[in-house]
Amino acid sequence: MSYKDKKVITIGVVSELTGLTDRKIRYYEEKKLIFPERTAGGSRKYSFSDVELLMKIADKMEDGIQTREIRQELVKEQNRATKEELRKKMLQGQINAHFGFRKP
Amino acid sequence: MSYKDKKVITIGVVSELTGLTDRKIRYYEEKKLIFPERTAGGSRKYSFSDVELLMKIADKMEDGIQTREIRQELVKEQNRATKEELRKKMLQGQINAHFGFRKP
DNA sequence: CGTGTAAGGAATTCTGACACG
DNA sequence: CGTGTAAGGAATTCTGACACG
Repeated sequence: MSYKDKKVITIGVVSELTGLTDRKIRYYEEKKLIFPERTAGGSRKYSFSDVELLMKIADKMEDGIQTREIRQELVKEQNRATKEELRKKMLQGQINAHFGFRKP
Repeated sequence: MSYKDKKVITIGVVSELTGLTDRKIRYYEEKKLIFPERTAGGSRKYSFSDVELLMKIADKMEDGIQTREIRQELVKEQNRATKEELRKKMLQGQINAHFGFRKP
């Protein structure tokens, strides 16, 4: 996993980076749009990917789209990505079945 | 600037990532080995690059190298990098002087 | 529905200092 | 020199709730 996906940024910094209030950021979590991790003490930790996603969410909110709809879009995207990954794995499986493994 | 160099990680998370105590991390700053930014409220913010550097520092400390020496090494590295960059810029300047600029 | 806010508490971070070796 | 620690204070974050629209 790259730095982009490591959850290390606290909500205050995320707020600075995105321009969103803490309240909004927590609300979008409540609505299942974003999924931070937690420190031992319970503080939220976000990744740069999360920050990017929050900015996309902010754009859609400005367009008057409801969190419910945004959530559905995100789930669809996620499903597409998952399928894509599966396809790749199955293809690799075919390749391995036909050619087997070799020592370098 | 890439995500790797954005200063966004608070000291607690850096501590988790590096295994170093807060005390050590702050001490290495005092000794000019590391240069975090600050939030408006005064909390330190580090980048992933800083985290990597701290791990290198930790290794050298384990080898019994003093902060003074580590600092000198870091300054040398920095100088090397700066010179490298300068060379590139001057070369590009030569190229531009000889061939001029063109519209695509 | 989306967001601001005051409330009270807990976790986080900061600095300067003393201790030890 | 490098690091732990107790001290006191300030900044940060958390949750649940009330308010408004």
